[in-house]
Amino acid sequence: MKKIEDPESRKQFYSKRKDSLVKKSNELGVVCDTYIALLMFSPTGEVTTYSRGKSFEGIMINAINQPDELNRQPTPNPDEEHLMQSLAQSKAERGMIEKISMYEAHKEKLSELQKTLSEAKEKRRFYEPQVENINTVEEVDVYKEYLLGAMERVKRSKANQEFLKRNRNVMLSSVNAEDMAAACNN
Amino acid sequence: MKKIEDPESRKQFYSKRKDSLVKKSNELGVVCDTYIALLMFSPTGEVTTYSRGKSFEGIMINAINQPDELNRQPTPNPDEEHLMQSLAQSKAERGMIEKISMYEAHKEKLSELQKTLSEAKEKRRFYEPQVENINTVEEVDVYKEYLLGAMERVKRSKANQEFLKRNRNVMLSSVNAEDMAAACNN
DNA sequence: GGCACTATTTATAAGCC
DNA sequence: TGGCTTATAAATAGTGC
Repeated sequence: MKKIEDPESRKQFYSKRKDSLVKKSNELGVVCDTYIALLMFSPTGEVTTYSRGKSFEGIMINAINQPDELNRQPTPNPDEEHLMQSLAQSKAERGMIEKISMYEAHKEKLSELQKTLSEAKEKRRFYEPQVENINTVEEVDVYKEYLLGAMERVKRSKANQEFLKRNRNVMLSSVNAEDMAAACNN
Repeated sequence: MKKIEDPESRKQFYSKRKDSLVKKSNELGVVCDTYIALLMFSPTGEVTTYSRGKSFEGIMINAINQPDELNRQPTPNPDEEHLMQSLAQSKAERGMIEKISMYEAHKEKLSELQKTLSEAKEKRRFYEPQVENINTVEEVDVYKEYLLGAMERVKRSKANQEFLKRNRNVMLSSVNAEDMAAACNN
């Protein structure tokens, strides 16, 4: 079993196997009623994703919420450093979007709370239409921004870590707020 | 093809098929020399990840950097709506207390943030489409909840903190190409 | 690129240890 | 759980259309 050198044959092979891999994944997901997420790059760089049980991002988030399991066997990966550089670069490109988005989020959050703070019960219902609202392409964008944001913070914000340690009881959004304020001032 | 109802049989089935799915994925990745990422939950909730070509996160990042492709397939999924509703409900339950506390804690920061808003707005013009995506209160809430979740995980996760020291991101990885190659040779 | 056909290989289920 | 055996089912490679 080794790499097919001829590009055409390789593409042909990929096309067939991709389908059967998705098929197999689907069968496993259905029969066992579990979440499956599959992401493949074709030899020409095209992305194919498959997911079963919930959205691809949703499954990612599920997995991230199980840090113990996932951290059990950290994979030593030679490319990792380079990838982290890519991440940093990607973040740099998106950083302003992210921070401004966070700022907007916080601002709207506060005004919303002012309106609904006395009606917690009604607020619960507020979430229902939201679910359908965001179950779209926009939702995916938002999730992606989150993944990027979370990973980036994990990667580099030692300051935030220390801040969190010192302020365990302080709401997390304060970190965001300061980040945003700092970013906006820069 | 339908769900196996007996839990024991289901687990058995999953174990076997998981291995063959990883095997197939690996074969595709090797023969076509492409990036493959696979994430599965067992019937008991255990996570298995496989990646070929680079780290799981690296492949995610690659995909995220191809937003058009990834968004083109928002996963036609019948269960998705229901699952997203569950997620939103869970978020609402967890988030309400936080929100109220948050509001109290940062009410005073609102004016300060509003000061920076005008500065941010100019920069924001460059990213208008992105900001538009989260311009409703509903979407902002979801965004906020996700951020809270992500930051909490960062705060809690011992493994993540260790990872921080190494300045690496290895949150998701349990099977890698080297392992598979070894396994296939045996 | 897809579809159909067939010979061959592989995966699988079932049983057993 | 994992390994082993075997008949059967499925997937695959090769081919032509």
